[in-house]
Amino acid sequence: MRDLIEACTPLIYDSVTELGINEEDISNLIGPSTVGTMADVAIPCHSLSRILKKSPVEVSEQISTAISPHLQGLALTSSMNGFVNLKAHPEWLANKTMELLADKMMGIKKDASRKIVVDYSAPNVAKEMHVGHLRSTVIGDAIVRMLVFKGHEVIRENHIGDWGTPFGMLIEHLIDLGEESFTSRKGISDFDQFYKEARVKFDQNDMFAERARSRVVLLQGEDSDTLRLWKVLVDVSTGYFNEVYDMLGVLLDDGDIMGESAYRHLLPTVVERLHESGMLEESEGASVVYLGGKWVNREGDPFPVIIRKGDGGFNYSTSDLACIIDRVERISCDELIYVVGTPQKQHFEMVFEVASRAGFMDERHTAKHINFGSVLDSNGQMLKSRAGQSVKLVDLLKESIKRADNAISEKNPGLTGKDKDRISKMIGIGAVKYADLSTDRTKDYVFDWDKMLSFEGNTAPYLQYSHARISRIFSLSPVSRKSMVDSSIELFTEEEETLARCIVNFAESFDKSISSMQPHKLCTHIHATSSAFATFYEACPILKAENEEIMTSRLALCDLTARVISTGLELLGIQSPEMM
RNA sequence: GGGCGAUUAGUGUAGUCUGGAUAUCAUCCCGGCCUUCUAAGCCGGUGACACGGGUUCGAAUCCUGUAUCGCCCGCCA
Repeated sequence: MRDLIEACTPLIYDSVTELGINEEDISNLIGPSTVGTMADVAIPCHSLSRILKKSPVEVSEQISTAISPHLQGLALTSSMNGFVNLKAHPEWLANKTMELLADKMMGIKKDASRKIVVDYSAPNVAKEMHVGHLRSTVIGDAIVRMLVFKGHEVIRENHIGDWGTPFGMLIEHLIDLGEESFTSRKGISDFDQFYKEARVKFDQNDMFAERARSRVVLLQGEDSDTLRLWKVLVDVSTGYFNEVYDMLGVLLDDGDIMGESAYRHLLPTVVERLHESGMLEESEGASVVYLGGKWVNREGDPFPVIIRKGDGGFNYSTSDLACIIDRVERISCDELIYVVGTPQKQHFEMVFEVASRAGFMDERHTAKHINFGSVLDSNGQMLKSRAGQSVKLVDLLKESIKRADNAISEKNPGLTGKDKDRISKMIGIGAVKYADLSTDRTKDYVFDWDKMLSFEGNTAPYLQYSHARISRIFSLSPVSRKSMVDSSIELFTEEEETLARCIVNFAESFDKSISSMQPHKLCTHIHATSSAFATFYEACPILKAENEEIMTSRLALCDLTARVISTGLELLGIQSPEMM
């Protein structure tokens, strides 16, 4: 209701001066009503009572009386308990709603475009993708979609783990197995097995461990044969990642890959620049930066950011610093966003601090760690399969689709064949994504099949079902959906008004969601809209409305509701089926 | 030991930044509603701000203390 506040505020200023109230006194008091059914906008008058030396109830009554005539056709005014309440006038609301019929953006305004790098997903080469990667991928993708919609230039970067000491043992293991055998068995979800085999050999076989260590040296020396073998591992892995991304329906592809290896030539530069800035210190043979302040370790000693290890190798902090240099200087981005779990909060705080102090970025750049909580099992532990392994992401997605398929079979036996497969996929994947996006991302959540695939409650299937119901109405309608663009909307009932309010508030909810990078705010709004639709659907006949005027008005509301749902879900990376 | 965060009906959640009225939504449970556009739906009912102090006309929200829980403090990423 920010539009209503915007429209009313100057009129309120004008009309309260005669009461001896000036702008400063009242401007901070005008805000959204906290008692939903009573009003859209409220002004609590308790603090004004001291200035005017009257009771809050009296003040609210006077203000209400004073502003009422000035808000004709805009809002209905009343007062209660010392609050002035403004409720959107049905005609104003109807007009606002109609404006959206021809607006593809559903009232959302584009921002001045910024160049934003979003770093998300980040699986490891030659390792399985597990649920740990789910949140980063799903949340990151939603944020990317929202930022693009808002008019920004977004550069997706998938910072895959494709470099470092483990590759010595992985490459040697690849040699032992034979490339043919590896690439053909890639079948593909056997990475955990592959990695484990290499690890076991490394730990138990000294000769193998020695080979692995020499191989790391060769890799870092960019020996061509070693690089070729490394590339085999990378290619097979990225091929696998793409399958998962395709299944999940996220935007990431090969062009977005910027693995750790991509920054390897920048690492010495990081050291040099830190050295030049005088921040680098030597400690036990390693090169480190001490930030001081709250950064102390277990023993209370200063706790360093390690830039170069004692053995000359680089640390992940170095790689992240190189990344910042690359993003600021090569890409010249305005904003850096990292969609990475909460456990790495301190790491990013320290890296950002080092980068600012060293001048890798300045006031023009903002770096944000978009953190998120863990996915837990029903015992409150990090989600693992029974064998104690992390659950494979593909297996999880396949199961979700299967469960969705079963649910459809039961609920709509008429739906079969290709349509059914397609819709099972939309529902299964949508359910997993929505469960991840619909609660505050900074909190942990418990993975629960029954809840996420339920067709009741704040779930993707409920929203998708609402969308399918509306699509059904249009498939039976004598009036085409396209013709809705210039329909006239009139709000006859309470239910229509509530629904219209949701539709009009979509843009505001979206803006709050993206400015705080909290997708769940958008989820909450879509759910409220769907729920308002369901109530409207029960109470107001649409195709059987008493006359054509009412029917088209209601159909227009249906069209807008469906667009709120489908646009909203689309921005979250979830599809809206036209039937279920 | 230090740092960070969490705690809201039986369960799960929103609201906390920016203090405002009767704390959101959902689920569970109980009771109603299908000869009418998809009942996968709708309507009604029961039920919660961890505990103590402070600031304020007013605190779930701000400050502070306590308890419980989680995470981080690796020359792993």
